[in-house]
Amino acid sequence: MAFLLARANAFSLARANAVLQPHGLKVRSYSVLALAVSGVRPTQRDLSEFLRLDPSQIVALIDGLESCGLVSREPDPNDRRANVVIATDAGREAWAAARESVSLAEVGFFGAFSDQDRERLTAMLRALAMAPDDASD
Amino acid sequence: MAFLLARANAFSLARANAVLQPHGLKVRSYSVLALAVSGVRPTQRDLSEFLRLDPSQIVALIDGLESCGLVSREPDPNDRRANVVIATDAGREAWAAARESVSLAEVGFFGAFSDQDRERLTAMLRALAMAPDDASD
DNA sequence: TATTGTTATACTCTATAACTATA
DNA sequence: TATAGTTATAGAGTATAACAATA
Repeated sequence: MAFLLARANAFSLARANAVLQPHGLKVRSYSVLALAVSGVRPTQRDLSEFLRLDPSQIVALIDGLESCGLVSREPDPNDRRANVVIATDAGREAWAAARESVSLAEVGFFGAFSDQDRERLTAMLRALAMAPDDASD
Repeated sequence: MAFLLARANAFSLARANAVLQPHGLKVRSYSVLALAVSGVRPTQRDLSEFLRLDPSQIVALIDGLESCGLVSREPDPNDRRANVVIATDAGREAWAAARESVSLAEVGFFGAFSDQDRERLTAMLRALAMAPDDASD
């Protein structure tokens, strides 16, 4: 079961990365861009927690997106230590285009299932995606 | 959906690795050991194809298992280029113990679902785990 | 004293090319 | 010539600790 989960994820990830490549993005940068576009105005710490990545990895991701002109760092008015990551106009456009491609790819990947099966799969994956935290064997 | 799949897999993988650590194994080495124990008498090339790893990675994995005395390389009688990977007695014991732990962990991880739901999940993951190959977007 | 972003470092993983011995 | 195993190497990805500015 865990083996199937790993393999299904590997295909899903590979396909998503392949689809995002023409947009100059990967799943990681796409996820950051998605949150920057969303209007949440996340700090780098927020991104770190949501994406479960180390803060130092967020730095590199945002460096990349910023050098492409897709996002910018703004000082957080509430906390001068923190940066808020927001999408530029170019970032919003790039994300809309990328999202279109990702949606089409997901239809191709999960589209063979019925609506009900997709709902079931989503519900089960969501349950599995919850942190156990009590991973005390 | 792909996001949930990735996160569910991350938890599954982390839990499996945590469970295998006391046995001195990781999911990779556990998978190799499982095939070595199975009686299939796989060549390194077989392992490479089944686990979808590069042959050079198989070398390192088997080096590790061999240095622990869990598997050994035997010349393939049908092809003197090839090695057949077989488990030692210690390897069989280690695998049986590890498998027990993994089974318990899978019950903990997937056990909240009904039998029918687990069947559905397995079937869907199996479908997703099939190579698309026509990944022509 | 604790936290945010940053840098540096090391360690694992992955991908690739070359080499040998066999086929 | 093609293939099995091996080696070496370079690139990702990941984890960790330390630091300056701020809370």
